[in-house]
Amino acid sequence: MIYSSELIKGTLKTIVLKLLSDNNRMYGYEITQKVKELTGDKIQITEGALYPTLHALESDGLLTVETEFIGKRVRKYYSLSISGKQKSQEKISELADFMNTMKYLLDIKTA
Amino acid sequence: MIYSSELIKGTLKTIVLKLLSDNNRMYGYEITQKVKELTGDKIQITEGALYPTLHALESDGLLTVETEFIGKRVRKYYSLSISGKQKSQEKISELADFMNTMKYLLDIKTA
DNA sequence: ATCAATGCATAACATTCTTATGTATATTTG
DNA sequence: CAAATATACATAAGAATGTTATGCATTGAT
Repeated sequence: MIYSSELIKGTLKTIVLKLLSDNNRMYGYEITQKVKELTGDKIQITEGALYPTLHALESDGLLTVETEFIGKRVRKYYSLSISGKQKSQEKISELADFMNTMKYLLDIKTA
Repeated sequence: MIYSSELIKGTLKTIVLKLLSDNNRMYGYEITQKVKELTGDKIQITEGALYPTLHALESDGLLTVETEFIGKRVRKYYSLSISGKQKSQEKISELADFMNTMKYLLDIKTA
């Protein structure tokens, strides 16, 4: 089972920031695989969404990038900048809080 | 504190279906107020998002509507149709599951 | 050799909100 | 009682954020 795609909306940036806050550096493809692995294939990040997101986070100054070559193939490692670490914590707590609120909303009897 | 607006994306339909699955019928404005109340003002549904959503759910056959007049003011009560009840359960479990997955993803050390 | 996986990227399009605006009635408050 | 606030609907322009499709190139597996 894969979640309806609209659910991912709004959470992608935070997912990326969270992974980078736990790992010193990661590259795009690695992020897609890690998310697949951690969620048992329930969440699949598309490359069409991920790469523009990484570029946006970088241009916001939250990520720094190092380009490396593995053989002839390019690989771009992203890391959190200082402000990225800050932002990361904020976004993670906000999302975690939101998840709790939504779970509450979905579980209670609202009558 | 109000959540960043992008977080609501993709959850609105399910929120509406959930409220209607617990309440026989509700009208738009009532839904906005109920969500505010239940979430301690953390989630505020805007009318610009809600009314088109209600119309979409209705045109998908998930909701039925009854128009009533309170004095001279119109009020549109929405209820789940048979297929709406079905869909409602599906969407609610999917979202609850997604929330758990996301919480897990945000809480663990992914290193 | 061929196919799948790795690894990046972008563009057209779709979806789903926000913000702004509009209309009207009912209630509260100074 | 006038004015402000709350109730109650609606839609349109624009922003944000994703999907799908496509492209290119290297590397590993059968």
